[in-house]
Amino acid sequence: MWLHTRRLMLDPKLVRESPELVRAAIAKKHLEVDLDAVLAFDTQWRAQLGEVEGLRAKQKSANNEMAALKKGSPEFAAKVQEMKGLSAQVKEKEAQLGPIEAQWRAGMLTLPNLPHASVPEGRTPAQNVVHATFGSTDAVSPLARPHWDIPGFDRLFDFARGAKVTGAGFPFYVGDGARIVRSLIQFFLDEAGQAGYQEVNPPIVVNAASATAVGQLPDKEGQMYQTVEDQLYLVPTAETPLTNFFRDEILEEAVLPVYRCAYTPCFRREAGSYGKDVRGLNRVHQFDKVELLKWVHPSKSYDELETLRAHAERLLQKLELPYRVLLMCGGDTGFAQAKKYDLEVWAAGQKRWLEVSSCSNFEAFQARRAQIRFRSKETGRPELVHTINGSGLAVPRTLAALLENNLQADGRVRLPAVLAPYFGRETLSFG
RNA sequence: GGAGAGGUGACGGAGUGGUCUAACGUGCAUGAUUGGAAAUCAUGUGUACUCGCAAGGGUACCGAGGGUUCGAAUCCCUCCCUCUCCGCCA
Repeated sequence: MWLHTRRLMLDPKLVRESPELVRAAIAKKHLEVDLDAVLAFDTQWRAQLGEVEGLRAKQKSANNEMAALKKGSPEFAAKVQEMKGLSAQVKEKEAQLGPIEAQWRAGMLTLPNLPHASVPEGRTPAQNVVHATFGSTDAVSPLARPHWDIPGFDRLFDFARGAKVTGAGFPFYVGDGARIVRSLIQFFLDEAGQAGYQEVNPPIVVNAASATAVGQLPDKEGQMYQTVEDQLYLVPTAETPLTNFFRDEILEEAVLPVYRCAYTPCFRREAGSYGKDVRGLNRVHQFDKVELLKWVHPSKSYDELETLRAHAERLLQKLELPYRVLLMCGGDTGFAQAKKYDLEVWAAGQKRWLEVSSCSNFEAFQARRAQIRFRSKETGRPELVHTINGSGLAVPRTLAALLENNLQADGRVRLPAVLAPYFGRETLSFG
């Protein structure tokens, strides 16, 4: 039901009046979309809609005339007969309108968000632009090794028993393993709080309407775990419940910008993943993450994206981890995003970068689908907000980098000073 | 999970088949009155789509979806949510 309602992602007027902009966006994102078909459906739909509404107007005015007639009179009976024909006509036209509208909407949903002018051209991840790099990746310690090869790793991060109890990719975190996870979560939340993000503890299962509003349904249904009886979805990120907080609401302009953060476990089926990407803590089906989210005035959203990214970066700086900032090229900018930065942390043992945060401006794309608006002071009319979100941060990969970059000769891991108040000790031990 | 009562506009609340373009009240906005304010009076007060250069017009929306009917806020069915009581349970 909800899936068939009027929720679109691009402004129909924009598509109609400036199809060249949409065409350019499709090209920049290197997508294959039949825009002309969508435009044709649009024209057809509006013509049909005009007919239906004209007939209904007739029906309505005739109905008002009937109200003045005597119930049992011959005039009344005649009118009823006359109206039957009109009624049948309306039903017929409406029946035709339905499928046309459905096709138009389905087509509209294939149109991606327009990438921002500052998004670089490019098709593949190799064409992403390294926006900035922090810390050194040169000093390769002879001790450095992938975290799963650190002696004692399995005691703190028990994948085997997790597989027995649940399945692959659901590790037990034991002892210092559990403690460091908890420390990181709390560190992230405290930092976000100080940066002005109000903490929220949301539901971690959501209904279909919420999953649809942020675009996870219908496209990514296979990526989410579902409950059997209740048709609910385990959240793949706190973004899902958090963005839906204001769904179908009109906010006062004065409350913008709203900054919120939330810790949740995140559940991802990660269908189709394989190889060393999925070793150890690199990719698991359940992981912990703190998400940062902003609802902002459209005129401010690009500044707000930069400050959100800065908040996320600050965490890596405080953890003393080398990282880089990628500005995603057109081809690697997601369907729904207008601009996206990835933060990647250096994993010295694997000698590779791991994505720990993705900071995106969705402009009005999500807000349109979720109907999150504010009442403009200027016009008095409701306008769509812009939404921005990013991780701050994902725990397992941050943890992997900590383990690989800070492994000492004694087999322990030195922890950055900022974690001391949380962890209680300066080193993490596998013994 | 069981039984009962409900879901109407920013809010309260009427409306049980046709003039509902939803009474009335509160709130809000503008204007009048006032030295200023309160009170009072007047006017206005949603969302979405669509047609139109515009002025303006049309259609839909009374929790959601479907049905009956010439016509549905009103009748029927299904679902969701809230409240009360009972049961069960961290």
